Amino acid sequence: MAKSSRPDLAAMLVPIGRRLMALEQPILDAAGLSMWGYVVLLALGDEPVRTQAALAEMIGADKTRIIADLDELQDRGMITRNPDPDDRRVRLVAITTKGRRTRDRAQTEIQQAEEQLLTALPLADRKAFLRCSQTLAELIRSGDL
Amino acid sequence: MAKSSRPDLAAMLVPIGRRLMALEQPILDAAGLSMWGYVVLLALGDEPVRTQAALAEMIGADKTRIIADLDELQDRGMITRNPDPDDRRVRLVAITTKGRRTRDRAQTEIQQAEEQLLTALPLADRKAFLRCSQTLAELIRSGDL
DNA sequence: TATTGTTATACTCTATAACTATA
DNA sequence: TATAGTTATAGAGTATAACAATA
Repeated sequence: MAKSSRPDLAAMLVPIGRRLMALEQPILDAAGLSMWGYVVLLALGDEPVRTQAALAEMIGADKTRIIADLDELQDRGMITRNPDPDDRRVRLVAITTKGRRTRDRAQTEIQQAEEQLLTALPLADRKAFLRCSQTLAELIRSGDL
Repeated sequence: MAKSSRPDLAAMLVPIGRRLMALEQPILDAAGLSMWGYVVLLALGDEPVRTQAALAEMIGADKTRIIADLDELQDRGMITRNPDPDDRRVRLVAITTKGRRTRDRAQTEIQQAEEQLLTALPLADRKAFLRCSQTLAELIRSGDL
């Protein structure tokens, strides 16, 4: 059995993912956001989400796992969490103007840093790489891969 | 501040990495290898490694973290760990024929499964994606990114 | 009784610090 | 005393199960 001509894909992508997270960390620190808090703000988009469980599922997390982050986001005025009048068990989670501003500013910085890192790749490849990443990520999120 | 035109790179690559690890797991289970055990066998290549600390560093791990895996690999006859006669503090870690066979067989299966997954991408993009992944992973491992 | 959100418990993984044996 | 390997302790992150409020 011959030795492979390339490393395993996971052995390449996992370290790249770790490096990218490390790159995000100081930006999020400066913005006063935890990694999961940032993910929550991204998932909220601009529309309120009905039920925290649904929000958790959107980001591939357990409903119990995001509660501390929701508490912190709320404390910092990044989100609101109001009981739904129609069913007082559920909370309507919505991003605030401050939350949106903080999130978008952080994301701009993060993507600038990412682009900087991607200059290590030839331009044509870079575009293909982003396209492929997006395709695979979407297929995986939808459960098709 | 406008909404970004693409998801963050980390938000795409980390889930892809997770999916690829999940894809490896049953193959490694069948081979009787832990994830780190497999990584160790890959790092060993075909040459013995002098000192476990060096081996750990090759895979970005702490020397204390791989000991349980080395124990298990040795128990299963995948590696040998002999004291260096010239300095009896250090261990010469070498892969056995069985270890090499097990590793290569697992890697073949893993890469087949990966290629299967990559068929979701157009052929030209797929090649660019692998090329980019390899470039970035190498730059990161060497500390240049 | 079922469901949403919450809290509490246990388990895994990792990092740090002590320990041993050689040098 | 310094270094390679090992073991022990503690911390972070996560998953599971139990709980309170509402339906």
